[in-house]
Amino acid sequence: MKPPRKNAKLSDVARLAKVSTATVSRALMLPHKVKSSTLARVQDAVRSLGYVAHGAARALASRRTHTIGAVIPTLDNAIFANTTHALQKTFDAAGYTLLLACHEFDAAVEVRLTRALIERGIDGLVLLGTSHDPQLYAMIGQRQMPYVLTWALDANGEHPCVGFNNRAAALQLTNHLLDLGHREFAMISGVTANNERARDRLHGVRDALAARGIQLGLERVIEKPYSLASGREGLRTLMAGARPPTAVMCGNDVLAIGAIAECNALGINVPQQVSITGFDDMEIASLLSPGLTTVHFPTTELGQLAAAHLLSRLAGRSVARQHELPVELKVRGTTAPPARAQMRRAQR
Amino acid sequence: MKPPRKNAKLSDVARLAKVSTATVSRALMLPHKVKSSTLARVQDAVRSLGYVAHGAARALASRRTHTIGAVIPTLDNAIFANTTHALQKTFDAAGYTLLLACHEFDAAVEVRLTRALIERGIDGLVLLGTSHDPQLYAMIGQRQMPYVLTWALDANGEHPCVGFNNRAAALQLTNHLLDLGHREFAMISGVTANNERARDRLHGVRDALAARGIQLGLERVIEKPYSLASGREGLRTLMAGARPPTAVMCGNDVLAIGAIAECNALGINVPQQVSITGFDDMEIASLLSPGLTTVHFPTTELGQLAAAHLLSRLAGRSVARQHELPVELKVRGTTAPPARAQMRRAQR
DNA sequence: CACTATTTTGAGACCGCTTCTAGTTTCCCT
DNA sequence: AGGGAAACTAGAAGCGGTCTCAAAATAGTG
Repeated sequence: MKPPRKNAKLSDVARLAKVSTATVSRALMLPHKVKSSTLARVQDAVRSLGYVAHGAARALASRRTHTIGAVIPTLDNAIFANTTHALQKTFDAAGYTLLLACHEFDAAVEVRLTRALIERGIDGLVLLGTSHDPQLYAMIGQRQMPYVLTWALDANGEHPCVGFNNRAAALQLTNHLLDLGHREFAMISGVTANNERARDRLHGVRDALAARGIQLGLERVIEKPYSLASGREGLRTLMAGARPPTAVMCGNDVLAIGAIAECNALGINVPQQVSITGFDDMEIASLLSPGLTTVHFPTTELGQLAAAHLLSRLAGRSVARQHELPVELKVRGTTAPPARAQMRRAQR
Repeated sequence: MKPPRKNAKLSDVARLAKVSTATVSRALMLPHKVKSSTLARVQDAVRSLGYVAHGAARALASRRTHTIGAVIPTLDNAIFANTTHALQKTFDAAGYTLLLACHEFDAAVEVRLTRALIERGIDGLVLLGTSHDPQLYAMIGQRQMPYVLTWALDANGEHPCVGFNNRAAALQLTNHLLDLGHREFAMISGVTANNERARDRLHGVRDALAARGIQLGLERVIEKPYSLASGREGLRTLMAGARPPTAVMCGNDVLAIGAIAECNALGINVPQQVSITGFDDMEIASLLSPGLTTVHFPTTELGQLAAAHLLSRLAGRSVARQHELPVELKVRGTTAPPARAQMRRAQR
């Protein structure tokens, strides 16, 4: 009960249990390979000394850390929280600890953090998105670090990934608005630099419109970081123009909620005067009134699958290189046919 | 350029730079203690081999991991995300990596994760709240692991902590409602088991009411996990009673937003028919219309201060045992004087 | 019971880096 | 040029485990 002066180590346990260090190690790692009476003696010793293995020493000797690193943009967005939580849970169940690092959408920081994780010793790496610094790819390539990209799908099929087709999601959403009769579009996009998710969504919208002969002019696209405040500002700017859009598509739900809040503040009726859409389908999206029309991404499954993918590779099993998860359009109250006055104007 | 068969190690760098391993180590750790020409040779070698230090070996030899562990309940709640982000940022600036683990409000899991972190090798530990399993305290006590509790303040002053006075916050909020004329209260509380924040908030409300001679009956308190869905259910249950309350206080903003959504769904006007309050002041609280009356907690400062506290202790500096951060009542649109009909009923 | 097959255990060589000790240079004065 | 201080560097001993390999103990068999 009295705390020993120094933390107990393996050799202390061995001495107390009157066995060799090799046996203690075995008792801890492969209990079934040790005679049960010996096992019991070792376990008693462990308990009475309050022994906790020294991870660094273990990692050094076994060249395995049972640790997975995940580098994500931010914790702010509840959407990533879902995925991260699923990752953590799945890895934990398999005896792996998840190490998390956030780079806040800064590519240089991302490289630094990834390096720190590798240095720290990880058995595998989960990255978010496909756009990464070449240095980063070089680093993991050289060390043959098992990794998996998430959320997006690599166009060239070079990298293993589990993700969504963001472009297709944008297409669906845009077609929904087109079918409602909208012709005057605008978009509040997330920052597209180093972010193919934001880029794919923007391009998806643009392509869907182009397919119906509508140009999405530059003055109709605002690029801002994902935040409620950005959504508000973006909407204000867009609606202040000479020919305000009848549909404002936002790069994610956070931007959309900000935009809706600004509409309320400005006395603009949603969806009567303007339709608003998001991406992600955060839990709150369905609770707003009117509910937010958006696209649902199965983020929890994403986390589970990404973790399972990496675990398979670590176990030496082979796995499908690419895994696409389905997205689902969620039509709710923030989209409606455009008001007639604007329809007429649009038809001129 | 060609990737070497095996990861380069310190001795490879030493050989290439024609110096001893000791010198390379020194060049990496204390660059100013090495002649600049030697330093340059070493750096060239490091670069050309793509050398990355082996963290486990380094940790084993130096008995320092430069890693801090943080055990938090969940990532779901954006409020913790703020704090966590601030922690990460502050530690990162000081050269420490933050390891995160979430226990989802499960005390047993919390012990396991903490153990895993210690085993992994951490130099310090950040815990959330003051209620923890005695085993956990024993574990960190025995290893003399530097730690700091956050969000709440330890009543006995035994543990170092940086946090808020949740009870005082609840008092302020309740008095605000009392001053508006409310007499019929109800509360949708978070789960109070192992969570002194939830408990302090509930007790604060109860005490403030008791001070004005009002009892908060058991049928007027609903305890549920923090989630939008819980907020909705809670509100529905409360309003279905024979004598519905005129003020519903929620354990946090998430519950409150759920409650408001349910009011909308039920056609109950907020704040005319019922006043709603939250805790935390999430960013979205001020964007709702009406805006949510709540209490603001400076969560980013909390993270910075908690990190600074631990860093000071690690540097051997002494620090104040307890640090209380101020909270601030935010009166917005979801609270108003009770409707007259209900006033009369309450006065009977 | 002798002898082989099978467990179970112990000795000790690493794992890759830090750091202490002691030796070697270099530099600067007088 | 000689002498001593200052600046560097090399060698080697751990840090606390894992794991191979061979010896010891136990079980099985005719």
